[in-house]
Amino acid sequence: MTNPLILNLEQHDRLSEEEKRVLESIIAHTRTVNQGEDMVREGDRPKESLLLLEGFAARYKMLLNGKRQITSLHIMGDFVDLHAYLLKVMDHAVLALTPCRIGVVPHGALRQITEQHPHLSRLLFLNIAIDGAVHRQWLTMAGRSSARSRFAHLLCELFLRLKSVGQAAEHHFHLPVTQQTLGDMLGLSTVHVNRTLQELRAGGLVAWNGRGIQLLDWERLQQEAHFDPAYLNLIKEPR
Amino acid sequence: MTNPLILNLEQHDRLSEEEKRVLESIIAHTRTVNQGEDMVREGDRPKESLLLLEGFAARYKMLLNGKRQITSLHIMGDFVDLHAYLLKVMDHAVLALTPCRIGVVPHGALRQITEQHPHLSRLLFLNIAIDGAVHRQWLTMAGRSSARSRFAHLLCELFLRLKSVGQAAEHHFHLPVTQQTLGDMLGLSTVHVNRTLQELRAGGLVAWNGRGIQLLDWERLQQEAHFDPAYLNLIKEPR
DNA sequence: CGACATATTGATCGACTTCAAGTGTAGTGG
DNA sequence: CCACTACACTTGAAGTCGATCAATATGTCG
Repeated sequence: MTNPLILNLEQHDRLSEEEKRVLESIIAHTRTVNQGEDMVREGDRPKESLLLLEGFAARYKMLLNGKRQITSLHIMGDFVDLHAYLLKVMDHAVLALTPCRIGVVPHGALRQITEQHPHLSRLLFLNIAIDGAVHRQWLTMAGRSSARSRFAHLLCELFLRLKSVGQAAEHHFHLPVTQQTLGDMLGLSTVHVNRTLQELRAGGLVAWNGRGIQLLDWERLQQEAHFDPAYLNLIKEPR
Repeated sequence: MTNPLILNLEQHDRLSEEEKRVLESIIAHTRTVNQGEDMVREGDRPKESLLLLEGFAARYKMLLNGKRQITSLHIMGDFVDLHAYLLKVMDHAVLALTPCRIGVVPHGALRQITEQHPHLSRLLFLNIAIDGAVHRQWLTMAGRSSARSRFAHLLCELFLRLKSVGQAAEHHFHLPVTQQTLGDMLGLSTVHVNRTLQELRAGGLVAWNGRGIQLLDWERLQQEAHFDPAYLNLIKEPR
């Protein structure tokens, strides 16, 4: 199977054959991580970055009050901790939401890219920049919108991202997470996640069975969410 | 005056003399921006990035419901839209909170750095990565903590950042913004900002006169905020 | 002074939390 | 095949934090 990082980067710009060859070579080895297990912990100083080959992962921060906030959700083809190459110390942990297969990329390989392949290097750092754009969107939703619209927004974003890597069918995708976990993404209590979900269901917007989500009315869901996909940068252009 | 970007980058790693020379040369010209004016708008495709030489700036997003969320606050030495070099299209606007002096850095100069100065290039992208870390912290506070503690956290962060560029006295700094603006940073209504501020004052934690903030009890303020400065990456190490 | 923005205060409302109990449903071991 | 357990989901009731609405102060700047 080809490296899904190629798939990821090609969403944003074209890659030369040589660049693809480089990307094929950077995964030193692969590993699996069990559901519920941390693949990186806060405070770690990783010597390698992890590329998600299969499964869902979440980055999260714990507060001293015991609460957890998931700051991003990752899918096939995402680097979950590329930024650690620059930041050196993890400011958060990364959790496997489902069983995951990951590719291990030594920081040495990344360094070599930054030394020898400027264009590829920009594309990698673009990933970090997009991460930031997604964070800003989440922050905006968290600070200034209702639970309903935030929830709807999460579903819109996730659907487009999954679709872009061929992991979503026509308005339907797999999302095997608990409502508890959704709460930690949205900054809501489990109870309120449940109630909000019921509102969305009652409105004929989505169907959910705990594993998969069906977006029943994509247009209205986007309206509900005030969703504008621009921030995902799913546009191919020279960078 | 030396380019404050040097000051900024030197917080995270050492710079060679040549690198400093390069940084001195990248500002094509400077400009001033009036208080309350946007220096970049959402949807723009900037051909240059702006380095804040003086003043406070905020990046913000507007929602369709008319609400505004400020996603980050910028001070002397910060690139306010470095990521635009990679993202191409602005996903948010940047506002001058005070009169600002800015240095204009053509994207051509940035490109040259990525082609010819790998180490410097990493340090620039580190800035984007730190930006992300700050976003994550804000998101976590927005999703999972009280107004009090969020407010306290903002003050802690701001104080350390200002101190690191020599813009804060001993537990005192200048912050000429309205409570309205603070609300847009914290995701709170103006009224509640006011009340929360009064709580902090009553608790003997801060004093504020609308222009400057005095942190009266740094220890307790950090506790209130659950503040841990690690995410700011104010540590010099090879990157 | 007059005008306008900003800060403050009071009263009410509502979204979301918390606590607590009840209802699946899948897995385990007898 | 059926009890037993565990975990997720669901529902109800009560409480709280912060929003909203509406005045009233307090600047501050021409």
